[in-house]
Formats: sequence, structure tokens, C-alpha cells
Amino acid sequence: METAIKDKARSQMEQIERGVIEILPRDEMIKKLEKSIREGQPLRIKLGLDPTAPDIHLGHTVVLNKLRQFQDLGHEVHLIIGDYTGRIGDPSGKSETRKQLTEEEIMANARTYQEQIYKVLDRNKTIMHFNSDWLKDLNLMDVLKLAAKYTVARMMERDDFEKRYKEGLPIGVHEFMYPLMQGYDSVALQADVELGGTDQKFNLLVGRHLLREYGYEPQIALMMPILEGTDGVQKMSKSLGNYIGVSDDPYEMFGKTMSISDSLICRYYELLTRVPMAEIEAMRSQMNNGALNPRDAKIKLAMELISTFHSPEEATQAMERFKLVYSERDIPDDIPEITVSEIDVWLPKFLNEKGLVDSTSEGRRMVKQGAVKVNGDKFEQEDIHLETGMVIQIGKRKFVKITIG
RNA sequence: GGAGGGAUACCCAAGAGGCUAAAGGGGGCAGACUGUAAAUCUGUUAGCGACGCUUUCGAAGGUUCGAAUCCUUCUCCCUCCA
Repeated sequence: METAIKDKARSQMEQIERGVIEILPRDEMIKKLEKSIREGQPLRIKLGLDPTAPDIHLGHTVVLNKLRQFQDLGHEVHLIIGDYTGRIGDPSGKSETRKQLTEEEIMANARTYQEQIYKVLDRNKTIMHFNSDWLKDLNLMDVLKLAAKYTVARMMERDDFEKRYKEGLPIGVHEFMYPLMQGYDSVALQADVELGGTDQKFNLLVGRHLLREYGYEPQIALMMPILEGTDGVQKMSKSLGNYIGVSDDPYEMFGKTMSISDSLICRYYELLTRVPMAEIEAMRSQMNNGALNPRDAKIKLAMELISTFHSPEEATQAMERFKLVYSERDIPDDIPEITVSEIDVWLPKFLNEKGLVDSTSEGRRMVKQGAVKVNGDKFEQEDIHLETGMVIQIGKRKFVKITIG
């Protein structure tokens, strides 16, 4: 009996450890799993969401995938929308103080969040909370008691606080409260495990500390890596423009996936798909010895992702279109059409007016650099005589079909 | 409360009266190449029907033939002292 439990726990642990950076402390995690199996009680897995970014991208889904795995193993997922804490803004990894959000912004973001999250999570096995539910009722005395459970010196251990302090960047006193409030969420939920990116390590451990302080069993901190963006260097983020959004249309998603660095392929498989590790390792060695073209591994990856966030049918369509445009260098058949009344136009201005370039200066640059093609042939003059059915291509990706009307 | 330091384009970062639409790096875009929007190399990266004009170095004024650079006021940030 007891060995069966241990085996089961070990097998769960093996799956849980896929892609994780660190589980603190690891043996306590195993004990919790064993206890959960023995008593038939699911573990309470917590994830806090900061409702600042309305659009989530694949970087966010690394953690969501891990949650999904917990769900598949029969555990209970608790999502906390940080509507209250969102008004402070998590200082983690930030070089400057975040702006505080209004209540309306937060609620709107939270709604968008939920729609996107269930593309990964099982809606029926997910419990949603708003942390204002318990935080708004705390009075000043409660807050002071909470604050007394941690020291300034320990707060300053956190590397981003320390860095900001050293570099002379501002730290608001209220920002010290963020980890405490997040930790208090764990107390309110009596979480068994809290997930987060590596940038959350400090916050997760504060939660662990607070649970103990309030007389509960401390939570386990499970850290997932921060996903690199399509450039392969910097972390995926919307502001850096190196992201793949879960709401990107299938073709966009396909293209962006094809543009990731080769070195990232296996990592994306590991963190973003449910493809078994053994299969991923096989692909890795095949790519190393040249048996597998990295391009094909990327195509499969793109298909996996689009199937998850859209549908398998749309994945196939996107792939076919991509092959047509890039591999066969053909012109796609679903080009946006524009109707024009003037026939002889100055191309830079025309492209600008149709929103294909940002300025006439850029339009001239494109022409000069040989980026403009008309019906598949390079076009290097600035004046153009338009005709119905004419296809103008700017760069690799932008196409437009002309109709005179 | 006092004394110093800082703010430059998408980001980082040089420049300290004209040669500066502003070095360099990153990122973006484009071209060549191919295995793809990968890697590499090269070019380009304020606007304007354009070898000229207009706007741009935290904001507003001023000095000067000429200001990112000098002066005044203001805003924001930091450091040290109390």
C-alpha cells in the first residue's frame, strides 16, 4: 500500500518537474503529494495574476501549462486575480515604479484574462478569486500586524529592490507591501503550492514564511523559467515586440513561430506543448546530426500551438498558406484588395495613405532598397501606373491587390 | 531643512557653442544568401513631392549671426548630510 503511494507520488513528481527551474523545498513537495494521494485530497495550487496586461502571450502560458498539468493530475487550481494588489503594481523585475491602475481598468483586464486563460486551463477544475475579497476588509491594525512579520533588511534582500536602491531608482514604501499582500493571499487560501516565474521567487517565499507565521503548513514554491521571446535573447514581452500572443490569428502565430531562433525550438516544445519529453529529446538529437531540418521541427511546433489556441483545422490552413508564400515564393490568393480612383500615383505617398508604410519617407526608403515588387517583379521607380488586378508587395509580408474603381 | 548629481531619438548611451537629424550598441525594417520571418553579411532607422525646408536632446523663457551644448525659472528623479 505505502509503496504504491510512493510510486504514484514519484510518477506525479516526474511530470511536475518538467521544465521547472526550482521547487522549494523539493522533498516537502514529494511529501505533500504522498499525503494527497493517501488521503484522496487534491493539493491546492495557487497562481496570482496581476491584471495589468490585458493580452497574454506564450510567456504567460508557461505557468498556465504547469497548472494544467496539476489539473490533469487531479489537483485543484486556484487563480487569484490581483484586483486589489494590481492597484499597487508588482515591483518584481521592474526598473521603475509601476503606475497604479483604476478599478475599471483592472476589471476590464480581468475579463480579458479569463477568456484567454481557458484556452489552456480546464474551466471546470479552476477556482477563481479576487484578492479584494479578503484584502479590502483588513484594517490598519491588521495591516500593521502583517507588516510586522517581515523586516526591511529582508525586503532589501530582494534583488530588484536592492538593484533599484543601488542604482538610485525610486522605491515607493507601498511597494514593500506587495509581497506581503501576495503572501497574505496564500494565507487566505491556505495554498499548498504556489507557482510563479523565477522573478517571483522572493514573493513566493514570503508567502511561505507568512503561512507559517499564521500557523498553517507552509506552501511550496514552484518556479518556472521566464520564456525568451522570438529573438531568443530577451524575455518575451509585449513591449519588446518579441511575443506570440495567444489571441494572434493562426497565420500570424505560424509566422512568428517560424521566426524563432533554432536554439529555442526544444525549449518551446518543453515549456509550451504537451509533447512527451522523450519525443523532444529525439528531435534534439536528430537536429544535431542533421536528420531533422529545424524548419520542420518549427512547423510541427507551430501546428501544436495553433491547435491549442485555435483549432487543428486552422493550423493546417496556416501551414499551407505559409508554404505557398515562403517556400514556393508564390503570391498568396487571399490578399487584401484596395480600391483606388487615381491611376497615376506617387508610390511613397500612396503606400503611406494606404497604411502600408508609416511615412512617405519610409515609402521612399522601401523603393530605394528594392523592397517593392509589382506582380512579382522588383519595382524601383517612385511613380507608378496602377491597373486593376495589379499586386503590390512591400517587403516579404505585405501584399495588396489593386482595383480601379 | 541643507549640499551636490542627473533627464539626449524605440531602448541603452556619447556629445559640453557652428563640421549635429545628433557617435556607438541593442532592437526594428530592407536587401543578398537559404532551410524559414533561422544564422551570416550589407544597407537603413524624424517628417515633408525633398540635394532644400520643417520639427526634435525633460518644460518654458532668454543670451547669440548661430544652442542638445551658455543663462533664468519650473517639473521629475537620485545621492549625501540633518
